[in-house]
Amino acid sequence: MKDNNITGFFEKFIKKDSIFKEKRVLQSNYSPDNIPHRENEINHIAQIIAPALKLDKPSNLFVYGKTGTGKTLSVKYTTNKIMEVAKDKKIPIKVFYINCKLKKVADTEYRLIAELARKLGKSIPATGLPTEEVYKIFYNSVDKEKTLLVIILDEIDQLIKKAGDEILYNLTRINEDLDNSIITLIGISNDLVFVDNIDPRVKSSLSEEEIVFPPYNALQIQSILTERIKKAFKEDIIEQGLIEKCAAYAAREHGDARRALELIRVAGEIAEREGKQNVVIKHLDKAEAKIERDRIQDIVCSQPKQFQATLYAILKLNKERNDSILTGEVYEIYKKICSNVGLRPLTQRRISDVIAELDMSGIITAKVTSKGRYGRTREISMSVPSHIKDKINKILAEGLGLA
DNA sequence: GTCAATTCACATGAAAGAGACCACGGTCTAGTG
DNA sequence: CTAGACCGTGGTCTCTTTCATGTGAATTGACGA
Repeated sequence: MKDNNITGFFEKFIKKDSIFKEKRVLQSNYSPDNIPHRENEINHIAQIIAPALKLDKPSNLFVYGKTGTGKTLSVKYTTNKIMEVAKDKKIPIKVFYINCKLKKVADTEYRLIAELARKLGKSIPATGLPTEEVYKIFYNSVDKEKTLLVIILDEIDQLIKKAGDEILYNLTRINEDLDNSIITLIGISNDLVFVDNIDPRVKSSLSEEEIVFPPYNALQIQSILTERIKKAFKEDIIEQGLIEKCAAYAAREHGDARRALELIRVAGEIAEREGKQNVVIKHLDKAEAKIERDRIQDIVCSQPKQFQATLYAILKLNKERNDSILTGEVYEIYKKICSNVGLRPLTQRRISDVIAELDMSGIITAKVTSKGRYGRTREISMSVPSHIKDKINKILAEGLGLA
């Protein structure tokens, strides 16, 4: 009986008309055939890496811009095109794309080099070898390849922040030792100021050329949305004015096109689940709330126990009082929670860092302020609406075994 | 009233340790011819 | 004789602790008007 119900549901599901034509188009890893409003940047990139086709070393390139401004897309697009030409003319060019933000892939020197070597077909263990050794393996295999290698390092700021700028120095220097191959680096970064903090030597060799991607304005986002929506949804699904609202929302968030696309995709999914045949503003609002909720829930669930305990302490204090919370207070409560749960309490030093990290993930807001005679501390507050707070509270209580 | 010194309550840095993982090479053991 | 099991060594990585140093403004107290 029950089974029949489910089967029936699935069958109906298949028959039911989807409002999507091709949902893939709205997903963040989709790369469209043309990239509107980025012609200048793409041309610029093309000019810079074009010498590769004559096997001259292209200048190292540095690309900046906020998230969702099409940096990665443009770089990938241009390098793909150049690869097509290269393949046609049998020019030995290789392009490696590495996202430095992905944990466990390329967030340390060792892992980055190991990943590069792996892409050259070498098998490198995840750990256990001296970094020096991995360098040698990488270096030898590049030299044997007799190729022009373009390495794209996406979110390079994350790598530098975690592993220092020595890597870049070494990578740029490797070139001088290679006899048969050439390496060119393309760095992509969200962080506009991070270059100021790296070693000047590295800076000058790495950013021989720089391109800045300005944020999209609302009109540009609108046209991007319109184009993708045309491909993704069937006709007459999207309500009048929805695109405008979505674009306005994304423009407010520093012109993040990725966000706008996600918003409209989720709105579509919600509408579909409700069995509606068109997407209206109401769905957009729901989508916005859902994205935020999912994001926070993800963050909270994936935190280690110690972070959860700290967050729980903050939440507890936040519930009791309305004014801002101080580090010392959090630490006291945190210690109590630890003894309740049977967790070994960490030092205040560590908790200070934990709080800073929670701030980074956006779930709390912590600002360092000086209270004059009464010291210097972080003022902490929750940066989420209260109905989500309750939810977090529940998740944490469960996760910590306090429920 | 003004101004520099003081002081608080942490923030922030640096270094180093602990424990988990892992590869490599050498040694031991048991099975095979 | 050889394949496989089993150490010990040396390496990375992450999370912490320990020790040291830094910091911004309310408060204090001396000083001069």
